[in-house]
Amino acid sequence: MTHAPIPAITAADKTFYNLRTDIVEGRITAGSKLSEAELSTKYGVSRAVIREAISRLVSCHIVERKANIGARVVALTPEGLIELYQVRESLEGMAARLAAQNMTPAQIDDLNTLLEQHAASVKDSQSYYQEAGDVDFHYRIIIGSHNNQLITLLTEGIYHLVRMYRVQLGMAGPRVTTAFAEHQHIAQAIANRDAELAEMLMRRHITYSRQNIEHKLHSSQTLPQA
Amino acid sequence: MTHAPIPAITAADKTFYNLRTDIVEGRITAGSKLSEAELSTKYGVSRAVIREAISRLVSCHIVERKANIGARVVALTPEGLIELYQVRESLEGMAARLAAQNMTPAQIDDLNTLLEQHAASVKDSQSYYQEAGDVDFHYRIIIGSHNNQLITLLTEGIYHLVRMYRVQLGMAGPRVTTAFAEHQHIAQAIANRDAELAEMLMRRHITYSRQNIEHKLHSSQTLPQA
DNA sequence: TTTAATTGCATTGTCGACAATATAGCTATA
DNA sequence: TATAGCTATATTGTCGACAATGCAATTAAA
Repeated sequence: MTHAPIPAITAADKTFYNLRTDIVEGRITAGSKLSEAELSTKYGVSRAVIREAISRLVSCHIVERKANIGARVVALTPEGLIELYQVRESLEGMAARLAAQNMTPAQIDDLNTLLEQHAASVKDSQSYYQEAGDVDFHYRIIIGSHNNQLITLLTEGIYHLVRMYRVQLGMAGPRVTTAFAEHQHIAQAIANRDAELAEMLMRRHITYSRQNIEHKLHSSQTLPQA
Repeated sequence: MTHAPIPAITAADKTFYNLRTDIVEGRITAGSKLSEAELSTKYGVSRAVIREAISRLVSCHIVERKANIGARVVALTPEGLIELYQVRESLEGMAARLAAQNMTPAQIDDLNTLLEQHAASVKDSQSYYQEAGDVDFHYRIIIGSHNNQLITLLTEGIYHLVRMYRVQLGMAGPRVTTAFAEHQHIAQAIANRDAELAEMLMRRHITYSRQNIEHKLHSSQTLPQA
């Protein structure tokens, strides 16, 4: 279910993680103000700890802060989600290319094993695959790129942002089985060490997701409060 | 010379900028430890301010921090620089593509004006173009992408890192005139609204830079201290 | 009535002190 | 002598209080 180890040591660490999940999962709504005093009592820690946590959220682009005014959760515009997907297309395309070059045979085996599990679950129950499965697949390819800059950027930056947008804009949508086929083709290209093709397929895969989202946005025109 | 406005308001802001430039310009050497008390007296501010500044540097990937141990400037491995250039290739390629689609006519005119100035300075004095000119060119294209995620990622994240690596690994190298020709071709593609070509040319442009750097790294094998 | 200034309050920014943790040096024991 | 445990010290993490700034309500003047 969860992918990365959880090295939460200091109080600021825990508060950061708690705050982030509370925001990403939607318990703290987009655009709302983050009062330091309020959060301080809510999480039972000092204001300094809250300030540190907020600072980190700012650097994740989850929160915006203005000097002497305060911090707010970012406003969720549909355009912002599109922009995020464009960045994903670029970075994950590169990740797929590098993965084709650098993944170890063991990593490739693991990726295929994962896909077999997904195939089974798609046949049976369908719905579970959705979120976690998709994320797992992408994570492995990102890790497989063996490029630490890329890994950090995606796993502790962009991915949480994307998740927040999708949750709060109500984009839990299906597109399951077709996406699964695309996953298979990408894995195939990586196994064949075909970097060019892997990149192209990954980019196309994410472009499809983006178009899927754009379609949903246009059909249900319900903008959240500014 | 400088590109972005300087919205330094609070003391932590200024300290952050000061610390960053001191690191990027090499006055604080890579791998060295950042003692909070020491920096506190050096910059004449409280430890809390220093901690805030360091936190921001951590989120820029310029500094690494371990809980209860301390913060160090990142170690500069040649591999790290290569990784950075791979990310640049990906993101700036996308930026060029989006710029071809989204740049306003005025922005395109400005870009061409800039190139004419560069042409003149290359003919005359040569050497000036080097750093600032190159950065200016790339900045305008990034801004021209009109993708805020991309803009933020590059201008306040990756670029400072690249600069730090180049300064401290002694990569101030030439490659001036050929790079200028590549700039012209990229600008041409953008003016023609040829997104595909613009992306490809930009990626190739950065790939050349990376190969140039790899070449230098292999010829002069002087690794900094671990 | 409307607008401008002032005053008071709430929130953020900064500071110094205390608590918790890690590193180095010393001591004792095998 | 070497190693394990302990102690002392230095560094980081956390806290509460004070200073500075922004915002809103109230008041005064046109």
